[in-house]
Amino acid sequence: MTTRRARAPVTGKAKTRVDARTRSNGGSPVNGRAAAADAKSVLDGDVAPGVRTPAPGLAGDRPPPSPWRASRERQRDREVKREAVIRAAAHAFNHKGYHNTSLDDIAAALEVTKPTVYYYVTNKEQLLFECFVAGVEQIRAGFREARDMEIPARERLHAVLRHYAKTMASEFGWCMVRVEEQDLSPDMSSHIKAMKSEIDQGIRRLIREGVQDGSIHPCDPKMTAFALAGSLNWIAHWYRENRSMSAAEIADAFITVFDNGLQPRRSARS
Amino acid sequence: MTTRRARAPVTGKAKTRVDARTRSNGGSPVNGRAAAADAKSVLDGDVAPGVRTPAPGLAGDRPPPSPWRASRERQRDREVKREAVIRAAAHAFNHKGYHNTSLDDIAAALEVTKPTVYYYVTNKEQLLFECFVAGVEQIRAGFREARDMEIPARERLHAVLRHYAKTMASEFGWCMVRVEEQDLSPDMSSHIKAMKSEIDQGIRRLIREGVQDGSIHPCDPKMTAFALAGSLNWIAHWYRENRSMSAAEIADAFITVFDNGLQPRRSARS
DNA sequence: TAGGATGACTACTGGCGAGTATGATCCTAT
DNA sequence: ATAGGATCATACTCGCCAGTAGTCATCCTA
Repeated sequence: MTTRRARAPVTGKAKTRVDARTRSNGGSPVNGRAAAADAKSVLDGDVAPGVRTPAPGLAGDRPPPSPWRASRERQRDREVKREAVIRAAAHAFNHKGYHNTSLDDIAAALEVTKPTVYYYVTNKEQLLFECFVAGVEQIRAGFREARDMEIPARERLHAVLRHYAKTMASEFGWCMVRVEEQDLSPDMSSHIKAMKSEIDQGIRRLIREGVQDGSIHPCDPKMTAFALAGSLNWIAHWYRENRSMSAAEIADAFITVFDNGLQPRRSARS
Repeated sequence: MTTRRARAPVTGKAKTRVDARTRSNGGSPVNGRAAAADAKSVLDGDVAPGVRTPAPGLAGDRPPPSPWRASRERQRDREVKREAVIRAAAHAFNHKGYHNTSLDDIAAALEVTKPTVYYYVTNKEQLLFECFVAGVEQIRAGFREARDMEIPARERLHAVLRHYAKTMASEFGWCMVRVEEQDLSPDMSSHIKAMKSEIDQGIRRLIREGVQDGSIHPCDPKMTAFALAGSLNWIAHWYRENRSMSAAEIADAFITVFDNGLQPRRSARS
């Protein structure tokens, strides 16, 4: 054990999120809602109450005159460190599995001790939850981006799927597909379910739109969405072992498969 | 840094104190590692000590007449009970997750006690392994069945996928997709990897054949297999929650999606 | 009918790991 | 320069659970 304080490297970008300090436990492990209402859910799905909506994403808003201006800097540092903890957790879960990762492991990876981790996070469960949220956020960004494109729905769907694939190939993706609700409290579990559903509904909607605008072959949106999402989710399972392709390449390959279908086509195209 | 395994009784550091204890019991018939050596592995790899080599698969023969003089009836009973243990384990894993299932749980479900379970199985890890094998066996059966059909490769593929989907909707399917190698000893892990690869290769081969015989649109067999398998594997994740369709219906729906593809077709068919 | 094989139970150990009590140290404001 | 909060460490508690020891009960075979 090094007694010397090497101080964790805390890499990463600052999100400058003012975080209501809800350190004291005693209630739902999920922190109280903050500035979620204005950002509003991008997709049509409604977000479960009580969820602190994560980083506001691309909408760069300045959280203005904090009455707590005193420790503005400090606050920012804290958030940076908190994210470092989450990332470290994601990495560890990814490599050793959730249950085989102890909080001591995560702490060690950050060169701190367990209580330090607990200072930024209420419990292990929440770590997993935050990893999930981080992944969802990336996927949401994909939906947002695609929404404004003026192209046929099938191509918007492609854009979403590319984002989706990239997330699945990331460490957060692994967390997303491996969460088992049995490991989470009912609260967390239902929140996660809601987010999953939100994504699912988003995909279905794009499919429906595609069928309507004629860019997608008539099909059952539900089952088609299941098939697409399943393929992509599964990336998280094998990508660790086999990184011979980039996430983008995988996405394109899958899209080609999805688009063409197995059945031979008269008019073969790229 | 030592990779921690779940609750492995063997700690990284040599204690050398209790080593003598673990041996020299009354020679349990199950974990006698001496017996494993001569029985020799049926598969090509060397089998971990104590691992009962699973059903030999495509060769399709039952475990041969044991030269044990003991009553055959008894032997059969034992096998029946052993399978009951495995099924109970699969059920419990399925509902509570591997790590959240204790062997006491499994024992309780069978209305026996933990040592009884250990009488049929060497450890928890092996239980998971056996569940996996059970699933693989079902899928192998699908391949066998399809192999003899005299139809285009794409339709043989359909047959395989239907079996596959059915397995994934079963309790064993869940075990198959949720095994994390970190939970298994290296031996087990590599066996499982081999079986996964076997299935993957089987699907790729069917795809290649389909491309050759013209029943499948030209494509990259590898990525196509990934996409197909991913969709089906994912069934195991959501089927518990949503049993509104039978496995066969799901399979057919997926096959329709895969066959047609997203892109509109001139000649729309069923 | 003895004696071994088989099957099962009670009652443990041993260690891991989540989470905490307590207090030292540093930072910032007054 | 000092109070009070922020940050982090040492050193625990405590429950769970895989796996074992030792012991009976029963059945089959010689």
